Amino acid sequence: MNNAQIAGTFEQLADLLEFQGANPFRLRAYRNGARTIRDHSESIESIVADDPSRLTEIDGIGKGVAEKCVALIETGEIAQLKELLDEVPKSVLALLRIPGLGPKKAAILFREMQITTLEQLQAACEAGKVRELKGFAKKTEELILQGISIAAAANERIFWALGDEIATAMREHLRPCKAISQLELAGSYRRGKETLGDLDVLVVATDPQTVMNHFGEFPDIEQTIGRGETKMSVRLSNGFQIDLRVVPEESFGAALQYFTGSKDHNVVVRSRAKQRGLKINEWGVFNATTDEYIAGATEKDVYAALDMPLFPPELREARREFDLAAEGELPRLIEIQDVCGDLHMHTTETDGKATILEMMAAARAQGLSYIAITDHSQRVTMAHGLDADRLRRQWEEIDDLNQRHGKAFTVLKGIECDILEAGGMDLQDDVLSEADWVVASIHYGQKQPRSQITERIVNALKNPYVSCIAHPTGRLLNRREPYDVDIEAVFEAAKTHGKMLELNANPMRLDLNDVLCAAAKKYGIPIVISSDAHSTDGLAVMRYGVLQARRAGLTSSDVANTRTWSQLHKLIGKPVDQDDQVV
DNA sequence: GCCGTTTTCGGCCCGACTGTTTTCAGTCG
Repeated sequence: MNNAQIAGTFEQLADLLEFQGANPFRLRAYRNGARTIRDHSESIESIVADDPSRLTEIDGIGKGVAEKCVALIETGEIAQLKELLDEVPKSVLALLRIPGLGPKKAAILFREMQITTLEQLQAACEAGKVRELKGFAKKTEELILQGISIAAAANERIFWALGDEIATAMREHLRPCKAISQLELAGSYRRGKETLGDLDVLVVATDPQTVMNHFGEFPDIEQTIGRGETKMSVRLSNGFQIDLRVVPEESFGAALQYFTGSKDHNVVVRSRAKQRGLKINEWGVFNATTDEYIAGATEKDVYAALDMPLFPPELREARREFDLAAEGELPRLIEIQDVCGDLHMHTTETDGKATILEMMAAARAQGLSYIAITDHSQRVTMAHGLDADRLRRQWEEIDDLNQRHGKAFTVLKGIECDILEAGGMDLQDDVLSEADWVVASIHYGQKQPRSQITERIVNALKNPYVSCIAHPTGRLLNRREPYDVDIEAVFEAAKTHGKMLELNANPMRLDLNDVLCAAAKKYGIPIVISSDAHSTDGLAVMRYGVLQARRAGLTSSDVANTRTWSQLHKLIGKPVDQDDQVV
């Protein structure tokens, strides 16, 4: 059972308990535990197998959650959860996904009317029965009916890249509004989370109503969810929600800090404030007893008032940022300008849309100094993958190109070589040995059992000519789960054989993810951020990869392709010392 | 249920907005 599945079980436990009106702090403990487990790089199952007492050493996991982890792994279930499911059918959890319907109201519907499914709820609303319940009325009934279609539309979180398009359009839309003096997009968008559930727009203005009127004219708004003195929420036709907050200048930093989150990060920040006799909210930092305003105009001021550094938004997840700050080791995160090469891309020779020359020109225009052409190998028949002959002919073309263009820019002879279903590489070693750069990847047999997939990847890492594993877990956001792979075994093998791991920058992949990149960094494994571009435009996705790398706390020295090719080349095949930082 | 540079018991972040109410509970972020 992997960490995500264990975390999911605890989340379900918390949801059901919330439905029953359990102590909210107990719920938070379970939810914190779930998040901690999901973010933990070492597998909980292997910790339990090794020494269960190590579980409570993890911050946020106490005796209760640890015992339930052990029971879950050893017996496949948690007794308490089983009992709960006997009392409350799992389907009621769907009711909680309706906007505006929380655990209290859902519990009343279940208790008073035995409603357990969305269909039953819809029928009851349409029959006008729900409005008869205490605490409900006509408006609530209408809201529920509206909400059911939203919940049923299964509006999943959108890719950061799409959120960025909406954010940019919103910025443009608000630009002519004279009442606005400052504007920032906060929330998970600012933290660079791989998917977004909504967008938070924060502005400074003296006349909030004018701003709200202008905001309300953004195209594609289907519904205004709410509008008050300082806050307005709308829903777009695709179901995506945008929240607007208007604050005065002296509160901008406090509001930005607050609405950037994450929620868990803010819980810690506020408890720190409390310990210092301060109170912090979206309006500023105040003396808790006198209410005297202390700070709030900038985020830096807000954190400084709490003796904390300005955390990069990408790190604000209540993971390790507070410990790192306390030790004065908050990393200086990688930036897009640090990247000087791109080591994974395709051309018209297989499934790409541009020639080598076109890719080269586009990469140069982006300020890169080298690229690797890594078309697919023969096994990927759909993409017309390369056999040894075609590959060698492509490499001759690259040699010619490099000779003609001198030393200012280098095109590397590469290949994305498939790791075959039965194990082994798709091209012979004598071919691979002639390459400058070999990325190995899995495209077939993704559903194989854990041991088999792991063995395939580990063996690829042992191959002396392989440089890097591409998209190491195979996940596609919102579409495909990662392969069942023992990632720690992959890390061990990469470390031992001096190989690198890719952070595929495609916004649908972002693989390795932030948590695994951070874990790879601990092992000292260099990360390669690659576009996996199939067109000249595709090269631009690099920035999404950099954003994910920042969330992992990576610095430019943790990322291999911030080096020149000649520096990077020397790193390949050099085993990493456990305590050795990559330089 | 978790946790401790005040604490092993007693706390646990805080405010905006809505709807159903006559002063506030529920929901959300």
